Amino acid sequence: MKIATFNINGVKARIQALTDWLAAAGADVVVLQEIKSVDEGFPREHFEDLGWTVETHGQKGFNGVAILSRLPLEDVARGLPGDEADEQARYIEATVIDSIPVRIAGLYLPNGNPAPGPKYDYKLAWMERLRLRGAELLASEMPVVMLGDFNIIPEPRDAARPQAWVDDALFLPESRAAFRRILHQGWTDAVRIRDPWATRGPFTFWDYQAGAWSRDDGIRIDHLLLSPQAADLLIETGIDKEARAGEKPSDHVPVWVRLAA
DNA sequence: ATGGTAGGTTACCTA
Repeated sequence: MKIATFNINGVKARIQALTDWLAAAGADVVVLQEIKSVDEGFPREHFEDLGWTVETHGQKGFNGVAILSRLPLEDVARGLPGDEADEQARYIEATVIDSIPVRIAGLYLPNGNPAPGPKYDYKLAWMERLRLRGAELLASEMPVVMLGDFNIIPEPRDAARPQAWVDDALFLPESRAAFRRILHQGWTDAVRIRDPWATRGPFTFWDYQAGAWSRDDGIRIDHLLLSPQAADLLIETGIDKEARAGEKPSDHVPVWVRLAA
């Protein structure tokens, strides 16, 4: 089972780029972030006609997440538990039915800038809710993949120019500590273990501004965290970097794992 | 130190 995450930065603006990548990538399950669409506005039929099951959790203008799957989905849940007043659409879960069922948690973690401030407080509170949900998912002892745009640069080597991020909510010590608190529950950072001694990169995001792509001024903020039962099934990990060089690209590229499930 | 780009929305906001 090949499982991918892709922050597409607007599903309607990216419909061709996304369709082309889906045809080439051979993924079974794709979680999307920043669909920037309400559920009724998502081009559901376009993807259903191509053979995908579509589950969305959208909102007007910003944010919004979705799951596209070639395999059956069960027990779809929308929204991160822990705050009934939170109206931002950033989280969706489903169980993918294959030889071994896999629980998928797709997320778009708050950016948090500017920090300090209310947006940063929201980011940290959201991460604490994610930690609590993460503990429940691990307790299920299912294979679980928690994946998406975490808006976290875990370490200096995850940025081409770490010094440019020292005051940014993606890289502040408190943000990175909150990420480690989740990771150290027992998750495996699938991309990092592929090349544990790398001193620079790999990256998953290059800003549109200031020629970041042409200068390879990237950061790694899109992550796939595997529960122990999922890590035991891990075959392969990849970053589809060439997507950043295509027509009308997202500023993020797809990141994926292949599991023996 | 600044400004650079992109998408969605409705005159700015988010990233």
